[in-house]
Amino acid sequence: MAGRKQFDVDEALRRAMHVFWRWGYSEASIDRLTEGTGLGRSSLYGTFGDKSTLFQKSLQRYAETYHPLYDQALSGPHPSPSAVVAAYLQVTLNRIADPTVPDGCLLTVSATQFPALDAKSRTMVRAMIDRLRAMLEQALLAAGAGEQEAAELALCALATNKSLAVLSRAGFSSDDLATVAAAAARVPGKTTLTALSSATDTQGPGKVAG
Amino acid sequence: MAGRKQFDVDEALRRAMHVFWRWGYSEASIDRLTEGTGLGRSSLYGTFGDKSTLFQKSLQRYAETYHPLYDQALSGPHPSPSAVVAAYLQVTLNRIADPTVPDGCLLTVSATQFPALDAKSRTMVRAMIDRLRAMLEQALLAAGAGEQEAAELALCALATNKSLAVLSRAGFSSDDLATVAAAAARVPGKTTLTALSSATDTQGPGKVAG
DNA sequence: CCCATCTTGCACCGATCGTTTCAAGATGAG
DNA sequence: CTCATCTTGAAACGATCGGTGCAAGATGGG
Repeated sequence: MAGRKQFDVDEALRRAMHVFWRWGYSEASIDRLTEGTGLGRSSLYGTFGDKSTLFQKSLQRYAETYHPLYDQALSGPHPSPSAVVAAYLQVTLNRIADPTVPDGCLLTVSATQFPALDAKSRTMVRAMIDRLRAMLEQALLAAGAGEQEAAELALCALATNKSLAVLSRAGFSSDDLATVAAAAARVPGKTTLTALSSATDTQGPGKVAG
Repeated sequence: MAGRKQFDVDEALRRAMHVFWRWGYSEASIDRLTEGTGLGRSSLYGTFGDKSTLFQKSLQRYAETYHPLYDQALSGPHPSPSAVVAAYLQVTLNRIADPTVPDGCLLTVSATQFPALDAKSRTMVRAMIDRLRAMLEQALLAAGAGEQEAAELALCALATNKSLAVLSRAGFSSDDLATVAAAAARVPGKTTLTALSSATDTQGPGKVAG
């Protein structure tokens, strides 16, 4: 039996995160979590606390796993705001294309289940979404977008991210998802004529940060 | 007590639909459904069958309620494909702004919970989404879009619809939602130079079919 | 070794899940 | 009226829910 832990805590948390990701908070029963992690109930509760706490740690783990990928994609010098959006959405497409993780996006699934979440979990989900929005806005400003344009494009890129997650959950093809992402990266922004000059079209959609 | 039904079947179904809409299938317990409809358990089961059947009837009721609104918004002669997208998304914004219905969209909430649904319910949800997509594509063709452009814009408008539902569930402001919708209606489509000539920009975003 | 400490499997808790049963009461046709 | 039919509230079903208690076994410091 035991004395010292018989499992890898980090790997167990990763698997628990996948269970919440696939099933959503409500349908992620303790039985499914024990089966998905390979842990017994005692080990689960002893290591991570109750279900709500485990969910919050899964959210945190999700952020630690994927926010750096977004950060990296957004950090590089980008020739245009559109390139920032394209790089951001490419990270999303790559994650969705990863066969080792569930469909969609843990944040999106959790957001649609807001009424089922406790206050702290809701706050965390919303804060993580807002943080992505802020990261996007800053990267867009760095790419030369105006203040208003950056705010709007950040919001729209975030929205497209959410739509990709929903369509993925509904079983839409990766071709359809790529089409949506490419179109979103083609939006010129409110400053209709200034940013549309050259940089936007020299780079085809997709093939960015892959 | 009884002998003949003590309630309005249509109104009860409408309220049950709202319970599924707000809570999602998993969290829409029988107790919440009885409380939301005002019916007793016996009346619920006797009138609508089990939970899964009631959910499917709620989906059907949702389609009967909102698809005509989309149909009407899409039917009128539109000056451009962008106008079609704008009209479509305006219906979505209006529904989200309606304080008498839950946040988001029953189809979107259900789509994110696909793993929790039985096969028939999944098929229904997917079919309803596909039908909206087809309606959009046809309206876009009627508005003068090319085949490829119509397919792409229909998909993107559908995606924007889903994103509005998610952001609404997450508590984003109606201003933010309107911004997303307006930007989506501004997408020129793949035929970069042909459709961009005059009709698209003569009409400001928003203020369509409201 | 001895023993406090930790981990684990298993059984079990009360609560809630979806569903069924049933008796009581209301109805309408004969 | 009589009586078959229907509706309703309430109780109860087995299953599963999230969570806990506990004894058995493993560990490492003294």
